[in-house]
Amino acid sequence: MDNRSAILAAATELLETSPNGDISTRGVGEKAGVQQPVIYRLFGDKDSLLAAVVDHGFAEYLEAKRAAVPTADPVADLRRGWDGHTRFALDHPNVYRLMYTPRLTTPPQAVRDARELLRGVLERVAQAGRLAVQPDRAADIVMAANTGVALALLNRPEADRDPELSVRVRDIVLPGILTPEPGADLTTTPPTVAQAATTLGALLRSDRPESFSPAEFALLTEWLTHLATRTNP
Amino acid sequence: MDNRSAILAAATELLETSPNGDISTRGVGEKAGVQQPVIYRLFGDKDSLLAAVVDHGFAEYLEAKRAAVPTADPVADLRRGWDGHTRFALDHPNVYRLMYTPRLTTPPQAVRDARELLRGVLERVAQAGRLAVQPDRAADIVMAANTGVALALLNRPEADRDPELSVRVRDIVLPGILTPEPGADLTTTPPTVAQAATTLGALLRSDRPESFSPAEFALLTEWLTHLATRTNP
DNA sequence: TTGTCCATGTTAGCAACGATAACATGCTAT
DNA sequence: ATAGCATGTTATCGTTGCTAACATGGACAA
Repeated sequence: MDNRSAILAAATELLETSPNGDISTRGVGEKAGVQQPVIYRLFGDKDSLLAAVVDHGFAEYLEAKRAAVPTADPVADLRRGWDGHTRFALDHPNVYRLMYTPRLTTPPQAVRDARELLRGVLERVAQAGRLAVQPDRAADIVMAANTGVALALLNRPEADRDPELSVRVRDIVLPGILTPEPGADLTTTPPTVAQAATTLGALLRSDRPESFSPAEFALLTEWLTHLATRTNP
Repeated sequence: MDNRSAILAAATELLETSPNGDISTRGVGEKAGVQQPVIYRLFGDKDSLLAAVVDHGFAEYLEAKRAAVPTADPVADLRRGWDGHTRFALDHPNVYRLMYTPRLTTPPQAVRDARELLRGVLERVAQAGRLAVQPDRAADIVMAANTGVALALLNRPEADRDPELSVRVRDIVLPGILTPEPGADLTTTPPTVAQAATTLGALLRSDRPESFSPAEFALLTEWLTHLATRTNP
């Protein structure tokens, strides 16, 4: 294997299993079977090594996302992108913290890539006539809120994390940058199924009835989400 | 001056003027006119010292806020709290990063205080009948979004920060957890779960979606009926 | 073939860091 | 007065990021 690849792999594994989210160049060299100065010859800097690790780890995620995203419903893609962002943060906490914590002097390319991916989705949302804000502004808004949610989840111990915080903020922020669903009442027409389902879903999330078992509630909310996001007649 | 106070002051000043957001115990000792091990005798740990610096710096902010907040309009207080949060982050970037970056093993008391302050405001909002979500959930939502905005601003170089990002996200998130303004329309008060369930049930009966099997549709309507007839809080 | 240059890797070590052991000092309470 | 304890100092340890100096080996021109 290439020396550079070996170092990258060792650094990645050490970083992902590190309790405090930090690694030492000596540890990386030892695990990669390479002397320490080789790292500095290949990467120049510890920060650059970490940036390379971040870019490498995020590149895989990006590749998987880039292939799956284009759907007929760009708003649904937007929601999916939000959920994927949160999931990536929870799956790779140390990498994610490096991305969105300004400890690195030069922000890694991954954050630019992530924002560009989001901007592309928002562009398609705008072309569908569903975006109420300029795509650039919308990208900043969604990015800030999404990273805020992710970091908030990472900062709490894994036990008492609210598993629905992400979707809660998502279902507040995304409608906040979208135009109302097509078919919405222009004057005082009755609400559509989607609107009623959205309203009921929001009410149930904020005031969950105890009469439902978790499985029942999950199925109900799943149906409500389905009804709220379906293409309206 | 007390040695502890001198160390705290020196550490605070060094931290606020530090380019990378880090300080060294030796530097603190030298600036405070104290030998290095004194820090360890008084604070035990570098992390504890940093936590003390954070708590000290945030305590002043909290004191100023606690005296000014109680107004007749809790929603306005909520908006003010958001703006104050963002301003504090921009005024004390390194302290703020220490607060909401999990580098410290034990999260400083300041984050708990900040959340408690927010929760108090939200409690008053709820008492005014303007809160659509449980105060605890609402606190998590607002906190996540606000810290996300603040960290996003801090991560961009000071030049190309969107000065309106904070109010933009604020004006999306806060209405998302509030009930509509009371003066908007007296007849259209916020719908309860029962109302929303009734509406959705009626709409589904008149426009039955094909994506549900008969059994699924029967269960869904049964649940909606249950939600529509339950005694509402 | 031979000699030169450059990329790559090794050894050794520096300066700074967080942290601690061991000792000195001075105040307080019995 | 003296024992006990809080406080402060000196010296040092182990680790860290990083670099200088030297070694090696292959590519390429003469």
